Amino acid sequence: MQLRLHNNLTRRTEVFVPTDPARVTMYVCGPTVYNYVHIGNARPYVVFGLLARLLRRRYPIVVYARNITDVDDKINAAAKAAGVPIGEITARFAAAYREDMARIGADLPDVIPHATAHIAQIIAMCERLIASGHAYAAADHVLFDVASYADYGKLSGRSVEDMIAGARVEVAPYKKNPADFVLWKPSTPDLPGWDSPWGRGRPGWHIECSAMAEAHLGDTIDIHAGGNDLMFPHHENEIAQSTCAHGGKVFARFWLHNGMLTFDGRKMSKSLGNVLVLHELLERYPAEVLRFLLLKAHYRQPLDWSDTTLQQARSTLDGWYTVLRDLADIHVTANEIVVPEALEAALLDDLNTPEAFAVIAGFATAARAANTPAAKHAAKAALLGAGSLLGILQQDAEQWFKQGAPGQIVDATEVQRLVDERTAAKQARNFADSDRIRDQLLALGVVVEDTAQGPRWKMETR
RNA sequence: GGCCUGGUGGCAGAGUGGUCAUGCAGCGGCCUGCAAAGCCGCGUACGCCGGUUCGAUUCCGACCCAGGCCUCCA
Repeated sequence: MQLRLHNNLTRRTEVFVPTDPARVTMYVCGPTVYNYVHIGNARPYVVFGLLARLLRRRYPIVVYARNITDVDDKINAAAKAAGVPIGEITARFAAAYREDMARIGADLPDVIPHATAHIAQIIAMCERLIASGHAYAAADHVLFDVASYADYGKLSGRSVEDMIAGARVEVAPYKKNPADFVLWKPSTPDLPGWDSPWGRGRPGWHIECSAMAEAHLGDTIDIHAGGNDLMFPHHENEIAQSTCAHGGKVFARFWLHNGMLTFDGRKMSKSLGNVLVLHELLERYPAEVLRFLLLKAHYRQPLDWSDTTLQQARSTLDGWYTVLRDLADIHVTANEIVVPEALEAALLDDLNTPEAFAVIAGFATAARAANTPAAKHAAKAALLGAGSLLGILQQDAEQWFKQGAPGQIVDATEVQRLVDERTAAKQARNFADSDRIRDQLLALGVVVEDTAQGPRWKMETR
């Protein structure tokens, strides 16, 4: 089976073949740590983390880098607003980010470069670009000379003329060309800054990623990914900087972009103010539901977030966990859990997660139909194996159903006492009492089910 | 205005030139003391208009609509 990926450089789905099968490299643009990330921000890290998982299954060494941007004007503004040092803001939100990513199951990168730890490399790259005629210093700034790179705009499919024509920002007077962008800019004494050949200053956003990718992955990387809102100008600028700094060598061979997460039909973004902060969502919903919902749509499509889709995601997972709970007495050992081929095949096809979930649904159906120990065992192993690759269905099924809706706190001992009481009433054919107790439980959000193995309960989630 | 995506059944969401996505919800039945869970069954989906074709939701063109980017943004 081959891995096929949609490469936005060619706008086609291509078979992925790494430059060096012994060392596959991937770079994903990470967050600027000035605030909590929202659920939309998490999408690329979940999706491309899954890609890293797939790659690691196929290649002995995969170097996945995901940066932390810890020098940025928004950070400066946030620190000023909070009246705390910049380092405190970046440390706090970098930690929150790590925690959120861990909880939603976004795979850990192999390298987490911080921009502030790569200032020397950034300065060196600026110097090389100036020396090769691709950048120039002007008014304490260093700017990239867009006219020096003929392929500028190729990724996003726009021409320099279009950009100038459509420019909505005021053009700084020291720019040779309105499309030229900043590599280095001066800092006032109250702002973070580093000494450089152009005076004390700080890097522009785009050059950070180029320098970090170069430092950890080399001149040419196999896969570069990020949100499609970064395609222009950020990724375009990275390509220009890195290609020109490396004597024309290809910067990234595959460019992958995830679609935006929308909320009320509009892109979820901090500037629009329609954000759902992941840190808060994680307090209200199982992380697995959030993760599942992020993977429910194909990564390149827009994904609309709503209470309805959230509830549907929960119901779907409930259904699969019900199957697993019904198979609780079937014991599957760790090494019997293997990723089914059909599941992997779906993901190898440009990360077709909806197809992967259809495969899982098929396993669930097979599991419900299984009526021999061997069939049940195989079905459970398939479900757990499929879930292991996608990062779902790994919890204890019984525990899954004991998690309540937001704010619900139940005393399991008390619930069990009521359930037993109901069972006794039922056995005495005292249905008035048993129904009354059932309603009482329902009021607590508890649903009782009578099974061949006796009664069991779960938290109602809708 | 320019550059991109995309419009699939009540909702979510894959995919395909000619049998089936899948999930959630709904309806009917079985089971149940009644339910729940489970099982069986049901619903003439592919924006609009042309074209190509024996045949198009799938290919081509125009149109309409939505979203993204062009400014920080995953």
